[in-house]
Amino acid sequence: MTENKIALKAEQIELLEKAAVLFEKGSMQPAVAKILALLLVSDNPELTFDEIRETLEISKSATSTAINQLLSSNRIEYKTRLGDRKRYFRSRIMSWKDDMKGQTEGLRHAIEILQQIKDQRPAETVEFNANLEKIIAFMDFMIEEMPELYAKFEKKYL
Amino acid sequence: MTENKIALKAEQIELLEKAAVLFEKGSMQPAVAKILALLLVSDNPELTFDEIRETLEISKSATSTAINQLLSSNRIEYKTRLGDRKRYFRSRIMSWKDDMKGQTEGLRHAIEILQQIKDQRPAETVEFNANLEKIIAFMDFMIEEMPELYAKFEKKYL
DNA sequence: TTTTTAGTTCAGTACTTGCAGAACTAAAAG
DNA sequence: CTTTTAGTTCTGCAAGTACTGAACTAAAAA
Repeated sequence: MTENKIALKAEQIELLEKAAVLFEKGSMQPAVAKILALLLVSDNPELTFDEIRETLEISKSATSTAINQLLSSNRIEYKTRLGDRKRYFRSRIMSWKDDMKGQTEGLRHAIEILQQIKDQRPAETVEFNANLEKIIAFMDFMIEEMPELYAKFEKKYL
Repeated sequence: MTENKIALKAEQIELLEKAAVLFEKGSMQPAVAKILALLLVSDNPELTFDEIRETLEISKSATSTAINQLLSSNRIEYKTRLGDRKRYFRSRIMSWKDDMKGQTEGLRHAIEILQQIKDQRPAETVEFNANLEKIIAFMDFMIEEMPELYAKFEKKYL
């Protein structure tokens, strides 16, 4: 029963795998990464549950869990069609800009912890404390500058 | 034999654990993350092999492997003292600025893959292709702007 | 020359993770 | 009201990871 399997050229398969490895480095699990990659490389960017399942040769449960993870992390979305019970999933590529902004959120958390560490350090370790303070300042600076950078891009791109 | 165990206040232990979890998210293994965190929170920023081992209650082998990983990834360094065979390890905190620059390297690789994906896509999926092109442009823009940002920080901080 | 110090390396284990398979559900179609 | 569709959820296994413990090494000390 391979009736829903999507045909992929060798080049597409290679790119799928490369992209999936990249996503895995960003701490996605393999099946999740492959689904996201498939939705990028397939000619049709809107695929159904079974098309994904059969093309990637993964189980229903793995497909279901992975799709729901991707939905709740806002990396994919789906369309429905009247008189058709299937969902058509597609990548929310533009969410990657939000992801990068999300990294800023993570950075903010790191700064907080570093600040707390700095606050409890003995004053005697002068050089160490100064270095710590400097990287905190650096991270702070990056966060401050980001909104301006985003704005500059939007202006340039339109 | 706890003669080398470093005394840590409750607050330091809490911060150690928080920082370690943070490092683990950056895909370090637990023991590695804890060593790096310990070198941040301990009053004395220069600790020996056995001080690390006994304070964190990990085995010699885990300590050895972790320390060597941290050394070869340039996140810690060590000093020696004349007439003393021990090494005194300390965090190379400033290496984190390099780490952030290293992220740029990773971004560059991501762009390359996305570009290849874009190049092989059928022209018909107009909106999808346009979105893909836009995030590639966005990432390109970020990379271009980074050196300027670094320079701006150095100027501001001195 | 033997013992101690400061580690390193290897074999085995325990924990974790990611997935398959099977049983289930809820709505629609026949 | 039975069957099919389009999934979901649970249990259990297989592979991978991170660690321990034990045996080892090389230099210095006794």
